[in-house]
Amino acid sequence: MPETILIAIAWPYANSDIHVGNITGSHLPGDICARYHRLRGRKVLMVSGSDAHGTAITIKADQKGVSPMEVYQHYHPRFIELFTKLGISYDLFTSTHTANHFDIAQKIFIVLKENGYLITNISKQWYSKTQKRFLPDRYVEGTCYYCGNEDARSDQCEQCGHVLEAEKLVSPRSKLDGSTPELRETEHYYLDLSGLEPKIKTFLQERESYWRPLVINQSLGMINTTGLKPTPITRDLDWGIPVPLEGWEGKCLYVWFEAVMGYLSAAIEWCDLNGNRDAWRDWWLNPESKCFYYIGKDNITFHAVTWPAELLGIRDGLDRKLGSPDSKALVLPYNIPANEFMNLEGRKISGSQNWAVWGLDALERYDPDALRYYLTVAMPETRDTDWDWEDFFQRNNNELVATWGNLVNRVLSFTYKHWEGIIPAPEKLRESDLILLQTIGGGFEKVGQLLEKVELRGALAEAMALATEVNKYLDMHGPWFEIKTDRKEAEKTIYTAIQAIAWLSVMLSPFLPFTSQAVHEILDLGEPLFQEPQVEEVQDELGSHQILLTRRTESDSERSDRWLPNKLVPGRKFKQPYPLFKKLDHKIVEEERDRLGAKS
RNA sequence: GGCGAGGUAGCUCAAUGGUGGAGCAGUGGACUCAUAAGCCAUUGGUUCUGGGUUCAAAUCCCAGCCUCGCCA
Repeated sequence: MPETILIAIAWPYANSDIHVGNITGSHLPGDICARYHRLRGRKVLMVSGSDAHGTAITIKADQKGVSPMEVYQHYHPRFIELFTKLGISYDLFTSTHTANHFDIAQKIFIVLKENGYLITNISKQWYSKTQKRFLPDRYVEGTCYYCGNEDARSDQCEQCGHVLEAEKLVSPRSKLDGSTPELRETEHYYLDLSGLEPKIKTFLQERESYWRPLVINQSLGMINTTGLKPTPITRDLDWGIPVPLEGWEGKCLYVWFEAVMGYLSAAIEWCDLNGNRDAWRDWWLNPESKCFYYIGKDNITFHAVTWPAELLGIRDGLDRKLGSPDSKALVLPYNIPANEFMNLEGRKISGSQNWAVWGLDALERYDPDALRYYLTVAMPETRDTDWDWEDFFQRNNNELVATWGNLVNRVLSFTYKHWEGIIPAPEKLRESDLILLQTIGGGFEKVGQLLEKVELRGALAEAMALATEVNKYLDMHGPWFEIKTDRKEAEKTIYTAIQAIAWLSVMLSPFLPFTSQAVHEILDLGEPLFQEPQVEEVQDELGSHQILLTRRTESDSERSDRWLPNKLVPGRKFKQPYPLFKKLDHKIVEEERDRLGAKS
């Protein structure tokens, strides 16, 4: 039985397009790891989806004068388009607005209630008589009771920075129509997981040795100081998942509570779509299964403390509700390699000020692997990083094009010219050839170890350093001299170099899937490296929604370990080579900088 | 205000008590298969600041400054 790996990626809010910070923060690192583990022949399931609910969406809808559904339906397909073009290889990218997700989230709510983790509480909230509904905090403005600022939000005053208690706000007014709201009592469910604190502490301590310092220390700090406090999980909203209880009409599950369950519901949906619903248990109920969560640092304690506590609180309840006779408990996170933030040209990325590099827009002008390369070398693994167009330009031209792209092109072009595109069959290889092959072949081990630890920058740097080794080797032998004096010597050099390139293209394929596949095809190495997802439209009681789906057959899931230095067969003809990457003109730096902050 | 992470060469980052390194940029050189790419050599540092411990501190301790996140 191959190792099972769940790659869970934070669900993006469907109220804005995705920018480079979102990509490098979670989608790209998740994809790189998923591709690596697939090459190892492991059973990988990579899931995420659009977070369609919550006030982030309703506010956008009110601004635009459209329904929340329309907001979600605008952004969701754009996410899917971006992932397709950028090669983010989801097994399933779905949404929280599906019948399946509603069902799972409601079942989990009931399970937590049955297991004794839910309590109810009555509080006062602002109610709009004109709109006949409760107003979320972000919909109410008024005068700050600390500093007198007349335009304070009801939850926080921007001017003095104080956090405000909404009901104490002076002269409140509705952001929707300016009318004066009144305080009304309302009852809500709260999740109380405080009893699970000791178990969470143990869970964290067991993982202390290999988690990123930021993640483990912040989580331990949180459990040791604040702890797990009762938190509301329902709201007076009509856009979302209804509370599945009689007498609770008009109330929905709080978005933070239900969206995270997408990691579960999406796994179940994928298995359904592949015709084996019970298969989700392989990833979620098998104690050997490893669950990786790719998130940004703003989400750490939620994923490392609250979510594991929920999973513990659910126990075997979900499996039981889904009809399993021998129900099992859910698997806790194996690793949560949270990334820090990516800034842009020295400033925080801000969508509203258009201080952003948008994924879809950047793909209009740059190749996906060029973007993926820069987003990996500048990935905020240990501290905040900066997207800098000059740096992007330099890295693309001096590293990606010069070191790797040029290596492939110089060797294959030379071979094409002198051997008519047939990989030469060398006589006995020399000591130096064997040493190079040993060095490059050893990269599978070295790069692989770094990928296992989710040190992606380091892994890519290691692979690139190996490409430099091949360049050095070529200069040492100079096949362009050898061919003039002793063709057989040149054949040894060229065979060795092509072998090294074939291996490097596999090693680089998690990072650069498009160009690695191109090398794979030029060398005519057979089956594609990866199966890429397709866009599909599916129907349920809530309507139709687009998904990004990879359907896997039995043979796909039984592919062997390909993260190995497999021997290249000489004497085979390959295709006409071409440059893998585009060298950029320096003028793009100014052009791109001029775009920043501009009104679209 | 509390918790946590980070601050090292122009840039991106290594270095967990033992002579501060690498890649890129810069500079010089020989070469020409290749996208004027590659290769060789080389300049460059008050390790945020101030104290302390130690034979020895980027590293350990104390205080402060700056950036970021979470919570209040």
